[in-house]
Amino acid sequence: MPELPEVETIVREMRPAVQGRVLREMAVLDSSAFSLSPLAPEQVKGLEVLSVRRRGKYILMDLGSFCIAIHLRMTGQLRWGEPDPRSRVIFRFSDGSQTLSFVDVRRLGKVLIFNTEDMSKVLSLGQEPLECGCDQFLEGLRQRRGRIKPLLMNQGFVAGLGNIYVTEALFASRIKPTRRASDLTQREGRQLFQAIQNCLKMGIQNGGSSFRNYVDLYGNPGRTQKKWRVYAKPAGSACPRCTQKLRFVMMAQRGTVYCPKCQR
DNA sequence: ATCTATTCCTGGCTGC
DNA sequence: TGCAGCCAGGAATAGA
Repeated sequence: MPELPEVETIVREMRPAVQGRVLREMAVLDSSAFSLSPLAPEQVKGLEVLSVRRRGKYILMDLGSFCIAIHLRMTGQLRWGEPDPRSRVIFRFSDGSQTLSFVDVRRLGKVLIFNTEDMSKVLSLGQEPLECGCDQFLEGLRQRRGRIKPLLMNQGFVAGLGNIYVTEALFASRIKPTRRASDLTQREGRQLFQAIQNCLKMGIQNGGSSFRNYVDLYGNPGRTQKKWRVYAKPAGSACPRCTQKLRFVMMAQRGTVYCPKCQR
């Protein structure tokens, strides 16, 4: 399940591979992958990939006045090399180099083309958690009465967090996932902000997390899953901090693990 | 504003 | 060994 660290890993690998190359063709083999795109694939033919960036969980290929955004959702992968027979979208370059393939068994991922000036409207994302200041984050929390976990998963609030890193950050900062955001103390908010940044940086340093099927541009799995402290742990197993039995609840249709003793 | 339910989707797992 | 049924969840959407 690619979240910010997985997407960041892919983006860093994509830069030497595709930056500066000219798109010869973008072949859409599965129209459902492209169903939400404002513009057609013909728009990007012959354009140079000026830069590759990440915004939230989106991979962005900047082409000047146009932009391509790729969202991997649950099982999407980007692969560099020979076109994969399972590819749903294939990017070919004019120098005849290797191709960039979008593969996605569950077909939930999306590719979008839009005018660069429309980006904020098309993506509608909140702050980058590794770039915004702590005070800005605290101010955001203060204004929200909803529960902290769904709020952190809301891409319009902070962009790039998903179930894995939110679960880990709440555990690290000892905050119960059901707490109301506006009820967090200043101190708790700061600890949460620090924990989010630490979890994301650790994820990036370790090449992302491979749980079900995340792999990078070259098919390599990440290593961060070895660092998880509570995510994917079964209910009733021992808390790694206090040995109390971990609890499992559903929140906003997401499995949520926490320690009832040390997360308050 | 905030919440829940539904939809999308299929490999992998469970239980019979 | 086979097969039906369920489950995972990011995000859009609808409705309460």
